[in-house]
Amino acid sequence: MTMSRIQKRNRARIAEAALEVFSRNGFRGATLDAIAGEAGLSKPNLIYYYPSKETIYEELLTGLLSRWLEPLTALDPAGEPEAEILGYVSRKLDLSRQMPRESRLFANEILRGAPLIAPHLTGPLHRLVAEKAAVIEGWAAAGRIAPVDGRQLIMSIWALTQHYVDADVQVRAVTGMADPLAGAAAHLETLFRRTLRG
Amino acid sequence: MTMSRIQKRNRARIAEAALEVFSRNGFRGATLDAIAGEAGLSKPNLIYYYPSKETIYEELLTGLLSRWLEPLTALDPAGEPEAEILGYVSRKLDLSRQMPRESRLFANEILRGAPLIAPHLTGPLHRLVAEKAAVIEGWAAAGRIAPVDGRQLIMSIWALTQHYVDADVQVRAVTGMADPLAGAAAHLETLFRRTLRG
DNA sequence: TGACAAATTGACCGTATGGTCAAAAAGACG
DNA sequence: CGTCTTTTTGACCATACGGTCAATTTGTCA
Repeated sequence: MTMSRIQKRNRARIAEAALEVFSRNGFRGATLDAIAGEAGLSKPNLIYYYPSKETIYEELLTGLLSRWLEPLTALDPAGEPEAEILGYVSRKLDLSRQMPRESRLFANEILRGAPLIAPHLTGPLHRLVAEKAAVIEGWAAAGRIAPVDGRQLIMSIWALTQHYVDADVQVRAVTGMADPLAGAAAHLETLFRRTLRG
Repeated sequence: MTMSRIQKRNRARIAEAALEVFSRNGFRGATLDAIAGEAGLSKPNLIYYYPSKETIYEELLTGLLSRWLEPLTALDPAGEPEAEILGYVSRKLDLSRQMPRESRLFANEILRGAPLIAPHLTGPLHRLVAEKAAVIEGWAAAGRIAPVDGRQLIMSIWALTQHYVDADVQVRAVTGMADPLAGAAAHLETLFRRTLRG
């Protein structure tokens, strides 16, 4: 079941094209023609590699999931609490900044009610968050940071870091800044630092 | 140009149906048939009231805009800074909670790059935010709250309050709570209180 | 009630879209 | 080169969708 040279090349092209098109137009707004065009293939050729539009979308999403959670996974229970959490915020913001298409892709999926990745949310993601939330609350119980609900804190971080990318137009329009992400980093650091110090 | 009894009733039905369908499926995912069905009208009858799908969507969005910004408008320069800002957070969260469809509708529009309300973002919204951000920064300069970027603070409030509604599925799955909004209020209050006290 | 306007609808149209299929072109390999 | 497999494509299909239109029904009001 080893992939041929051509298979490898075309599957990569398709993944890239699908990311582009799906993130820009959402699942329903994306068309096979658009993806095929972006990938430089004909529509039947596209369907030769993936049996359906949904399959392309699904494989794209699930393939990106683990990568998307890396920053949280890296939160180290043995580290210094404030540095760990602020480091997480910073890594998550960088990730969103560097992968805006992926960010939008997930935002879209979740806005739609996560029809495809719901199982993942209640399974692996739930467990990961529970684990890291426990770490954070352990720190809080030990008095190393101010008391805080770990799960809520993690979700705040998601909400804020993604907002700058997903609501890009709004952020830009309201701030009038060309690159609002710059100010964002500083703001989020003070916001969370103060939250952790109580 | 006064509206007949029937006009009034049907336009109201359509607005309600359109809100339901657009917020659940996004602009592209919504169909005239679905809206007509939800409103209890036939498709041609729907089009008798609104010339096109886009018109329905546009009127719906613009009609809701001012209402959506009420909480921020109500932020009082003469009030007590911390109470004003925390009050704003609370009002915004309540608004999202009580009008989840509207929240999703806007989230969707903005995720898509705000093709329709972009002018409003750079116009009235920009001005409103500038005004209120100045108020906040005035308070900060006077030492009544900790130093903070007003615009960034306002955007944080948007990002967080909307997240609980827009990413509802995710929040539910991750927390495992049936009504995550309850915990949200408490969390946001401590988060912003600490931010304002530095 | 009659006459005019407002409201409603079934049938229809053009286009877009997800997907199929048989046949042709390009690669792999002895 | 010749044979077999993989890849590619033009033509095609069924369905969904936004929207039109002529004709009918319903409401208004003198």
